[in-house]
Amino acid sequence: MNEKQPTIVDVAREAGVSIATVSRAMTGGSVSSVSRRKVEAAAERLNYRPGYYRSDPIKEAKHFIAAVLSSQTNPYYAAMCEGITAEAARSGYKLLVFSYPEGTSCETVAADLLDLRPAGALLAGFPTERSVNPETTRASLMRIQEAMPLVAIGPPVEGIECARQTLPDPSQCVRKAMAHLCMLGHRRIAFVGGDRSARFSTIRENAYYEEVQRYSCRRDPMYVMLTGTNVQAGELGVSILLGNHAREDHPTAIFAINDLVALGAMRQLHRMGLSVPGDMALVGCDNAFFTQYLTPSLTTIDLHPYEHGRSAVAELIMSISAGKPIAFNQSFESTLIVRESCGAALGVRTFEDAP
Amino acid sequence: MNEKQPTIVDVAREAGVSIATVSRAMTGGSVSSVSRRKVEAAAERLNYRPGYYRSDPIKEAKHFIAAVLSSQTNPYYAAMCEGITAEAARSGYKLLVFSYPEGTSCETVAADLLDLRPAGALLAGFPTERSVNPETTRASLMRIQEAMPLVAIGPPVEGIECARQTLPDPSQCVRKAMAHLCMLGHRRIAFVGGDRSARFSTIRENAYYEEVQRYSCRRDPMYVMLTGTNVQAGELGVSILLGNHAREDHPTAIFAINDLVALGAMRQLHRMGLSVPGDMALVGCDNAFFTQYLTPSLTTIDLHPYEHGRSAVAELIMSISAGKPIAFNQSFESTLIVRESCGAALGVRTFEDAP
DNA sequence: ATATCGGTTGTAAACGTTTCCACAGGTCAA
DNA sequence: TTGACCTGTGGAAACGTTTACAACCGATAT
Repeated sequence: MNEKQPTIVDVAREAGVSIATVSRAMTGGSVSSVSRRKVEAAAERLNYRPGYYRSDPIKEAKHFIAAVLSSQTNPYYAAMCEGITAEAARSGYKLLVFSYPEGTSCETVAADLLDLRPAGALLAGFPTERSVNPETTRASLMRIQEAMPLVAIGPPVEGIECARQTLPDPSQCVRKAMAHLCMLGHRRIAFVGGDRSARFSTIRENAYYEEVQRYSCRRDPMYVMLTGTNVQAGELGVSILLGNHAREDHPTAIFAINDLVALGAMRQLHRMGLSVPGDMALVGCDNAFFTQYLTPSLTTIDLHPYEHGRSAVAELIMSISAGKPIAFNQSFESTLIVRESCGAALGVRTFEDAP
Repeated sequence: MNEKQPTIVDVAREAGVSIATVSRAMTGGSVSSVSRRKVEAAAERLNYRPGYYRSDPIKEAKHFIAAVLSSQTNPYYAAMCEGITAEAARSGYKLLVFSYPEGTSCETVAADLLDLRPAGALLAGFPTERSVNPETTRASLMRIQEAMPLVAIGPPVEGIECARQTLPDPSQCVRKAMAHLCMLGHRRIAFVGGDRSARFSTIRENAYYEEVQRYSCRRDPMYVMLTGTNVQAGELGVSILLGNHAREDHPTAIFAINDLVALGAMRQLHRMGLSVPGDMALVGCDNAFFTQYLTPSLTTIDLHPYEHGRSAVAELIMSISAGKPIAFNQSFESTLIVRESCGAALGVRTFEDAP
């Protein structure tokens, strides 16, 4: 965190030109293409960023912290952002949210953070979640960590360790949902939504397999529909799911990887003439605002993103004032919100049902 | 936009101390309390902010623009934020969103913007929408405008003129909704939601009165329910509305000031045993994502916040490169999204119905 | 041949700020 | 009274950077 950053003088020496030429090259002044190439190469070698003369005490005094969220649309991250904002304001820090379009690379994020040099940075879901090239992602994260206190929210990615990584156990929601459904008597439970490029999705998928095992549920590869994460994904997933099975092999319950998928599933079920929860129990995930207003209202899992955002900021600010990463080790329980979409217990359980 | 900002030297002269003392006073070094007071007084008088030594070309080169949104929760602003992000990315600018808790004053925003000195600033809904003290709000806006190109989105506030103020006509949605409902034969139309402290709300309320006049609708002060802007506001509004009138005086249609209010209204109507659109037509506003999934799906007005955000950024960037405010004068049509919640035409229109 | 010109470069001076250093003045104990 | 030791202060140097200025180089025009 305290190593000397290279200055324009270092770059000039490395490139064999004057500092004026380096400055012009960086700011788009008129330089010959050969000089520009030399400067760029040298800057790249030294990992130089202009603007470091904004020295530390200033950024400290300014009390800016930066947050990068993987999505603004997603209600989960929206709620988290509110928590982040609230806690930052409470503790006197100003919050700057870097807003990027989908699919921005981690290198871009790192470059921008190093340009701005806030007092600390918060990475939520991004960019550990999806990465084109793990190696450059790793390097970028390292560069950020060297320059400022960093707290990442989300499941850790193998080989990419952050100083502080805080996460609600991403499989817990699956376990709670499966426990609830099995308690109600379901043993044919489908998993709808998600995709293999998203880390949280595969974690939940794996948790699903474990729970299927634990409760001796029906093991059927066709019960897993990784169709995506939006409303259409739910519609598509259900139509494939039910199209692929004879009526008597239909699952009796669906766990949807998020509430949008659950919504799509509910619509498609309705379209196909199946009732929820009569013919199919349904559990969503995220406790999105609209779930309480659906008919039937949706049983879902609250991951408490607001509190999680708050706590991540608190952790970050403690790290900033301590000058070193602080282990916070707060655990986040997900809570099951029972509503109408699972109905009553399935059938009557007799001794024959027991293993 | 180009006046000299006061420097530490000015403050030192004004306070009658050395620049070193000023610097120490600002960064929390050891200074006597009397010096500190002198420095603070001088800084206040001159409106001094440290950090201006980050000279103009840097902020230009970095291509940071800042956006301040009045709310992150509101789906309207969320969509606008996406548009802003997209356009900023497209044109190579980095977008920083200042995230504040509800009710932050305009002075705070101005101070932060002047600290960061981005290449340009975008104010959406905030802080022209609600202001505690119009005079300080005005002064703060002026300070921002002196320091950087500024584009404000939202209805202008009397006495507070921005260099560039871009807005979708906030009354147009009311006019389109009323025209649609009247075309369907309704003449007893209620206005539910909003509150007098929000500028956009009173503009729409006034537009409602005008349209009531134009179409010779029933004029009834109890048809106007300024109960707020969330789901509960809709529930409350409808229960008062219907509680206050004999059955034959019930309105036949409701315009809700936004989709959340419409959702609440729909629920309350359902609870009271009235069907939509059978017993009551309903129009919302904002075309929030969930409206298409309601049963019945909600007729609403799309204000095109995404495009509006894009265009505001385009305008801002043109102003930045031109070095002066650019009039863009793009108009934003709201569009009526006809769905199920208004049903078919009300009754059969005979010659007697005509005025 | 010389003059002119556009493009590229380095030197050095700015910029607004922090920080090192030395000094002035005060307090306190011997 | 002296010496030691604080505290607050200003001068000046340093920081990393941009930029005005002058010099240089090669090419083209006369």
